[in-house]
Amino acid sequence: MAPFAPTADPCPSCDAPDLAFAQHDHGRCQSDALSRAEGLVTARGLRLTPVRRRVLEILLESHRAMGAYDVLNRLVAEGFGNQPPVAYRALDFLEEQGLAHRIRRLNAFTACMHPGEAHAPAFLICHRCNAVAEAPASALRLALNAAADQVGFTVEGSNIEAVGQCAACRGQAA
Amino acid sequence: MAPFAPTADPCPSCDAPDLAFAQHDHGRCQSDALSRAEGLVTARGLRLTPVRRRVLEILLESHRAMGAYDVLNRLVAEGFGNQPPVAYRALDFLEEQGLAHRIRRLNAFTACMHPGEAHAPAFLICHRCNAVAEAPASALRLALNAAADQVGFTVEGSNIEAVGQCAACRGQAA
DNA sequence: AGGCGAATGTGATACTATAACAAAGGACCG
DNA sequence: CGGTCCTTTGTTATAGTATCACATTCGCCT
Repeated sequence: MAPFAPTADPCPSCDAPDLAFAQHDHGRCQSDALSRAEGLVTARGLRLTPVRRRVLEILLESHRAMGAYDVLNRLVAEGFGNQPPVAYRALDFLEEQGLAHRIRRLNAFTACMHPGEAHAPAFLICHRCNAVAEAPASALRLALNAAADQVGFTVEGSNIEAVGQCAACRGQAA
Repeated sequence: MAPFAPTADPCPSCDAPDLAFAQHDHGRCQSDALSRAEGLVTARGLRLTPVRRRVLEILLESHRAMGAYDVLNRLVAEGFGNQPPVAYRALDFLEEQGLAHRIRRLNAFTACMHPGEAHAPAFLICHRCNAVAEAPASALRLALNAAADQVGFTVEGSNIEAVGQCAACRGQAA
């Protein structure tokens, strides 16, 4: 996995990891992520082509995870190719570049909320509002690596996902 | 999620969490898990029917994860029903009863190596030998719950999976 | 024996993902 | 400018994973 060079831009999600679950200026959230993404991609000598950019925009519309076929339907409606590989390729690219994450529990994808920072977050998935937040996971990674070390296992990649209820939804339920 | 009543039997995997990656008396490993499973299921007033039992046995043959259709093929060969629901129902039952785990990263299932103990382990998946081990994850759970608590999120279920190389395979590679 | 709920068998279908190849677009170099 | 090469996209086809719905059977209880 290629390390991501840190950027100078502030990352709103870092100060508020619960952003996904709370009211916030989503327009800014969205455009921030998009401009950060463009910077990163070009800095790496790659291209944020129309399909790729559009897919990222679609994912950025909400803090939820979308299935590849949901994304594909959107693309079709906008005149892009209408076969699965079109969506999967863009999604795979975004994931490789750390601009999107795959949520295995949902067979779905979500935009990365702080691209450019080396991270492999834990995901918190609210099963009521379907929002997905990235929780800071450095302590988790340490614990995981420690557990793996104990048995001589070398971790190369991992996914940590939790389902439950966010604060807002729990409030409503009560 | 129903809590699992602890049993009096010793659990070899607890003393050796790296069992899956090491040489061991697999016959004992297997029969242990099976008898523990039977005890648990009947204690709960449920039935370990032929299909369910056979599926568990199949999963127990190795410390690897099997796809539902791999399991199904085995069942077909032994005269059970040959449609997906046959396998999925048994697998779902085993998972609900804590006798098997779903490895989301692999879209596959693996037998639980210490059924009866309340646990939601972290999985270590070796991409060379395909073995899957359950790592003790209490520290991990704590870290995950702490991270979730910080944003007011209540964790109801989670999956923690790591891919990498086990000690034996890393030795061979060198 | 009859009734009842759980479990299984079966056909059909939905959903997720990838392989393979053709065609188009861009960058580079002469 | 034209040619070459590599990347990206379009498209057909197919593989792999999972669930629905309904009929039937099984185990248990009375």
